[in-house]
Amino acid sequence: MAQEKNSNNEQLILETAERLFLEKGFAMTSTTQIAKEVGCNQAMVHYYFRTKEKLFQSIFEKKIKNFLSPFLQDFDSNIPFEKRIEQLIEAHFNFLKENPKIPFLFFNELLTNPARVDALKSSLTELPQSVFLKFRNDLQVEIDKGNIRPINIINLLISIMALNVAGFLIKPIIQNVGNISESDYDKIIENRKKENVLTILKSLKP
Amino acid sequence: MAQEKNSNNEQLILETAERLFLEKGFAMTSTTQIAKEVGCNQAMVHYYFRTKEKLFQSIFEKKIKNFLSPFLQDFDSNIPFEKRIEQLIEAHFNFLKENPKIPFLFFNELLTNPARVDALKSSLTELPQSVFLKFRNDLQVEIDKGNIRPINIINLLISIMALNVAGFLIKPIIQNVGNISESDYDKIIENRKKENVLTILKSLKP
Amino acid sequence: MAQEKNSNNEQLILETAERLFLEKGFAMTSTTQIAKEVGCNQAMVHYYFRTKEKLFQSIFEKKIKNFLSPFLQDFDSNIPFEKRIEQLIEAHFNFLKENPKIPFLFFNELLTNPARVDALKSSLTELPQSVFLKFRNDLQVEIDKGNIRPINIINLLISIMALNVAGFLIKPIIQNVGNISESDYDKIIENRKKENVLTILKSLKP
Amino acid sequence: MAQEKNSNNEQLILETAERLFLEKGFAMTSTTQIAKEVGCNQAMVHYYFRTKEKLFQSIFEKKIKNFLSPFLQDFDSNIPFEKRIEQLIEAHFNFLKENPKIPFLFFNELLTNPARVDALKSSLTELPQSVFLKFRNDLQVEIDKGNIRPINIINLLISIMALNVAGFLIKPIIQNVGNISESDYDKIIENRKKENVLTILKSLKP
DNA sequence: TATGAATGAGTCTTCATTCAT
DNA sequence: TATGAATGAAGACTCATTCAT
Repeated sequence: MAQEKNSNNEQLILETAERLFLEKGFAMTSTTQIAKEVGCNQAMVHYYFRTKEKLFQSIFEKKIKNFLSPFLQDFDSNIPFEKRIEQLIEAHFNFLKENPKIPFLFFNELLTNPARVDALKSSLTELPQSVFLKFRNDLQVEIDKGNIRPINIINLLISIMALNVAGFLIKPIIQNVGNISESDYDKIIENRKKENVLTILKSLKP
Repeated sequence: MAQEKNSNNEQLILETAERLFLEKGFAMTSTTQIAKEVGCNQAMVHYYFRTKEKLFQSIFEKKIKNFLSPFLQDFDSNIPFEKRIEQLIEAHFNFLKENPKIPFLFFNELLTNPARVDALKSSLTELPQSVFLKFRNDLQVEIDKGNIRPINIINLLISIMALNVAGFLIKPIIQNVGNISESDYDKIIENRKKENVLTILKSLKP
Repeated sequence: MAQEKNSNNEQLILETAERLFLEKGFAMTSTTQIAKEVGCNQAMVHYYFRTKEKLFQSIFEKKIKNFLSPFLQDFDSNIPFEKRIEQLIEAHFNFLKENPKIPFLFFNELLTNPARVDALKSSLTELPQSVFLKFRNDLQVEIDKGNIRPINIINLLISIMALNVAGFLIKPIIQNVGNISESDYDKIIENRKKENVLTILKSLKP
Repeated sequence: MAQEKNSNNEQLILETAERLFLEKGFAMTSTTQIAKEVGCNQAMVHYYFRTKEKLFQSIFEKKIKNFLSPFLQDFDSNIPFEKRIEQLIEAHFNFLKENPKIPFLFFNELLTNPARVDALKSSLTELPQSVFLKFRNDLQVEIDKGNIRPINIINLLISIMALNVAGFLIKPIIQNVGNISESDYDKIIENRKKENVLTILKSLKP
């Protein structure tokens, strides 16, 4: 009724769509529903974004960039390498804590629409390489010094992501099966963060 | 017209559905398409399984059981604990190599239909506890002996799953971005298996 | 399971179909459901009756004959005419008490499939005319004697049927709206029978 | 192609649906057919009314109200009671003449979907009670004065409805069996109206 | 006599999209 | 900028019926 003749419908649609896509994925979210929750006409959604696909893409790409951002923060070179690894793991973990649904969305979309990988690819290739190269170089130095066992940097990054993401992906299962409250799960998650740091650091020992 | 001698349409539907559900998920697979690929009438699918949901469930539950089976194999008690961990990781990894889409399906369905967690829960609670309890006990013995650092068994199992699953979940990305051939990725995967064993074993050191 | 290898499936199908048709009408009753309630294969229903339509017809025609039977009983000529009217009304009413759903079925089918009237017509024309003619004759005699006001026999018969049927047709409404128990409605119905006799007899007075 | 200028599709759908539901009942009318007769897309029907059920309900409830309206007209208190009964019967009868299919629809739906009674109930309870109470009171006065035999008002109303409705319910049978033309049946119907007035008035005599 | 398998036609419903206004 | 109306395509599902065995 009292329809906020709001200044910015486009933004509202974007936010609502983002929320719904994260909640239920692309296929299970209808433009009808987006419109209903926004409180606008169904045609409005298409007016701003032409197609559902385009709407999704704009959100998806933003989310990819978000997800990758923790890996792009340059570190103070004075900090010991181990400490930097720790900071990296924690930054990534903290991001996931704020955006726990993102990994779901990624894997969901990668399964249902393989073409989505292209979006990911272009995001990756657009990244500034410098940080990555520097990190790779610093890692190699540590390996050469014998402080860290020989390890492929990609494998390392994947392992970090995997260990971090797991705690959030598995949340609905653990929570339901173990009948665990939200606040209790928060503690489990915090513990898991430390555990992941420990696991990675130990695994890097020569 | 050219009425394919049936032999076993039910089985054929089940297999085709399994393949399609794994390829594209529940929502993106239509009974029409299942029927088309089987080469039968769409009504046939409903004849055997009543609803798409029931058809999916029967497949989903089987897949859950498959996925959990590597964790249920009892080990020879004479084998050193570290070796047993190694065998566990490898068994799980090998299973994933044969069924690389399963993790996708799980996370996909967990996102789009939270009620699926119930299926998982009931599968989990139906499991024989003995193997798990024995494993937990043996782990505790090792910790007490000081051979292994204190670690929560659930955290350990999640980490194993996470590291193993990651290599397969991330495959489409790596392969596409790095423009890597199937056989080259096989090598990467094999290497990753060793890497995961190493990572876990090192991380358990006191 | 312990499927009564019963001697007479045909009869069982017929009875089940009759019950279901009376409960829910032709369109709302599926052969699938009939088969399920009988406990036999769906094809069985068609084996005996070829089509759902034929199955229904055989039941429908029987029901028409049942419904008309109270009007075909010859009366002792010594009984005073008024008493005979009373007996007729009561016989018809008692039949309805045993078969309260029949009027529903008739009107239902007459609406949804006008071709059904043909079945009714053939049933009517097959009736022995003698009883009807005798009754009409006796009525005329009474009119001529001045005992009864001039009235068309068809109109009279329709009125009798209408008043009798009404109590049963309206049952679900009255019962629901007035929140009346089954046994209380029985009393209402019994009272209505007397009321109908009274109404008709009074209405015939010159 | 030849896109009929819409003007008012919603209204057209409503009218067409009303006609078809009255002709063939709920179950036998498909939204496809409604659309076809309207000359619009099938989705259009759902656009305005969401579901077939909702479309039907809106029509059904209107029809119930129509059907009850003759009983809600207040009468001039100066008119003798007998005359008022006569007017009531005739008003009801005339309504049925304009809407002869309505009773069919009611009994059809009451049979095939018992939940419909609820719609009726709510319509009945929403009625203004004053007219009914006044009528009941006036009836009692006449009974007390000895002008009318003791009779339950509900029974009286049911009898009026029954006698009136009967002429229309039985029309297809009489017309077909007796091979009677439309105009001839009109005469029969007119005669029946008088007959019903006579029947009721006589039956009320003390 | 009995039935499992099979199917074409049809059901209601939802959806993304377009277009005139 | 905004929207009500319209639609083609597709969705899951049900049903009466047939046929080989």
